[in-house]
Amino acid sequence: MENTDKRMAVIQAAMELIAENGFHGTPMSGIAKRAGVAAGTIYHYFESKDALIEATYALLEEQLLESIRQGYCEDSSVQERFLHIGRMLVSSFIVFPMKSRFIEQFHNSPYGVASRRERMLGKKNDLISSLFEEARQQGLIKDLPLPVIFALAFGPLLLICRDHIFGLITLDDLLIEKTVEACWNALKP
Amino acid sequence: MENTDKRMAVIQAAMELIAENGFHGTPMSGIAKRAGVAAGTIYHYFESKDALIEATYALLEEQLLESIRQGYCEDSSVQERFLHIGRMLVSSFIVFPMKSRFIEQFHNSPYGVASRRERMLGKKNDLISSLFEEARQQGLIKDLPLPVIFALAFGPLLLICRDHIFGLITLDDLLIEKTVEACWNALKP
Amino acid sequence: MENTDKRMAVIQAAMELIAENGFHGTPMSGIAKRAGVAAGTIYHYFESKDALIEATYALLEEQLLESIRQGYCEDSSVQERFLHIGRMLVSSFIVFPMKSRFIEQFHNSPYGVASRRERMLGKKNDLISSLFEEARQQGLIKDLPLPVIFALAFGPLLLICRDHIFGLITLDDLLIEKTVEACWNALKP
Amino acid sequence: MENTDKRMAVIQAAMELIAENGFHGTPMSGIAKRAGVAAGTIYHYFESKDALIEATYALLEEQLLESIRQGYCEDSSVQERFLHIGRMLVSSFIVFPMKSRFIEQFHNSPYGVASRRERMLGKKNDLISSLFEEARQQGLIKDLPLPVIFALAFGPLLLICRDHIFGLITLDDLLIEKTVEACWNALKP
DNA sequence: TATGAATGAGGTTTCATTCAT
DNA sequence: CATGAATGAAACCTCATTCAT
Repeated sequence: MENTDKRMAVIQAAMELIAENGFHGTPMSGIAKRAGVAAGTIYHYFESKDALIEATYALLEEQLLESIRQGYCEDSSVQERFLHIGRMLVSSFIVFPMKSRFIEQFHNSPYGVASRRERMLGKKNDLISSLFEEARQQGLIKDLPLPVIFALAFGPLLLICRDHIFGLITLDDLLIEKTVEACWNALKP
Repeated sequence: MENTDKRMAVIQAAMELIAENGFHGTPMSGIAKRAGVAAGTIYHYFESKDALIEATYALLEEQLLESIRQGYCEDSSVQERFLHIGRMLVSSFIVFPMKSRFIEQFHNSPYGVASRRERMLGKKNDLISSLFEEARQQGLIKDLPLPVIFALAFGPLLLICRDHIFGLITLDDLLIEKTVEACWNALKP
Repeated sequence: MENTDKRMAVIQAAMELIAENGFHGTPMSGIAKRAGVAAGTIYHYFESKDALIEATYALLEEQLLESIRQGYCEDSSVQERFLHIGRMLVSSFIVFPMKSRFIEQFHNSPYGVASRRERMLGKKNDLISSLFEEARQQGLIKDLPLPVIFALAFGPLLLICRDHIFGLITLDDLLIEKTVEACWNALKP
Repeated sequence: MENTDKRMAVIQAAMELIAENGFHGTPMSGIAKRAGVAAGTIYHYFESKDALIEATYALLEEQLLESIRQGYCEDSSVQERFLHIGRMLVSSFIVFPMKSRFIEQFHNSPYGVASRRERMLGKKNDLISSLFEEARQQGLIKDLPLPVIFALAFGPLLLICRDHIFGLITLDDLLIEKTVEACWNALKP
């Protein structure tokens, strides 16, 4: 349907341009041009530039979680499930560098603060939080606050993705596997 | 001398405002006002806004490294030296949240890319790179590319500092110690 | 019939919104929403925003004159007929403040100029002009140009209506009567 | 001094253009061009378009009151002082039609409401209010609320000025005198 | 007849930078 | 060295109007 097409074209254009040039370096007029719509059209779908950015982030986050859910096997061991999540996270990021760049910029901006706060304090009973909860109860990981667990688990992964995208290193499956395993070692009691 | 005073006032103002409002949300006029100088004066010390930002980052990085060098004992064990670096990094960041916010924003912006590239590929034979080099040669840490080592070592620390500053967790000495140790565990072969 | 219903809904919406927010502050989309029609629908009934405004004014003017004609008795004395007109004018305005606000805004805008010119220079042989003509011939009022007569007769009434609507005074029947009489005194030779 | 020159040029340009085209029909860019300054310059002197309009009105009002004070003789009779005010009001308006048009548009806009309310309810112990107070105490004019007195006194004068400016009538000294006297008659008990 | 998504010119405002003083 | 008024390009956003359905 036309409706969704234009909306998606705008989000796609916003993601690409912001990933490359930052929020500040990306005028609405540029987004419109890249999306192939008139400038005013964006404002039928999004109330403001901020709202567009917010919506773009929400979509990317959803896609990311979706790709993590793919192949996620509830019956596997806790460790195996963690390794799966780590692998998928990294591979998603490096397959679509744009998404990764956008998400990182979002998190380090006024926009991202509220989003992050909501998740961490939040009830958001999602896949990952549940896994860590289960792991902690079984004594498989350290007993530390959830944000610290998240930091140990994913902090390194975000950085290596960034370095890969910027050409500082070249990630392959083996290197990814080693790094994710190292993160698991950081979590172990 | 006057000269340096004004220059420092401008840098200080830039750091504070950008930490709070981002690059985009910080006009030169605002920096001038907070620094107590005229708008034009900034251009005597810095060629452009970009140059001011780079200079501000360079200063903060230097201060950060300086605080890490404080109490760094070449005679300690490799592990102990790493723990020192990690502790100092975290405490520096949470003592001056402004600095931390500025640095993070810098790294996640067009500005930061070149800087990071230079460091990683670079000849920059600094304290930290040397330590890791030594550790690897002694077989104390995994044999992985330097950027991956950096990521495992400091990625989690950056994230917990951010969470602390945003009030998602409250770091105390014990929690910092545990987290830094966990990072070391990630590095061990 | 549907036709007229929608048309009237649009005019009503336009009147209300413009009365409150002015011509400039009232987008067509807002009129459409308040009227419960689609934006494009307005253009089936009115060629443009200007045309809608003119039509709205024309309707209100007609309603105003109609309410003046109500109870107007050709057999009464000239003075009594003038008092009737004044009373009805004021009470119409304060009963429907929206109408009054719209009309005043119309008169003080590029739209209103042409309308007013037409009336004053015009042959418009209407009720009020006729009354003044008759009064002048009988020597009951000053021999002044018609616009001056209109100004003396109605200028004060417009202002007190505005003040009443804005809450600066509270008009009651007695006060209205006194004011209309005062206007008549201004007209007397 | 330059400062005041540019500021005044902007106000002058704003007044002329708004008088002709209305608030809505007068873009800031047009004001800048007419004033011979850059678009951004206006914002050094006025915080916004609204602030500029407000400042323009304030200046015109002050000029109007000043011209009324000219030749105002405290020792004259109450009636003579009223006639003076009326004459000066009309002649000021028709000498500078732009000012008159601006002021009228201002009064009939959201801007004007607050201004008018302040004056009427207000403590504003100005020349004119004082005169009416004195007149009432001496029993020279009707005992009516101040806004009604103002309406009777000046309502007709505003209208004849508008008609003159639009070419519906041609005011001369005699006609002005007669009209002002008629207003006085409206006020007499 | 009715819809409302789409258009794009044009509005207000911001801000990095310059330059006469 | 220092000032801050001035610049003007460019940003975000609005809205009267059109047109395919």
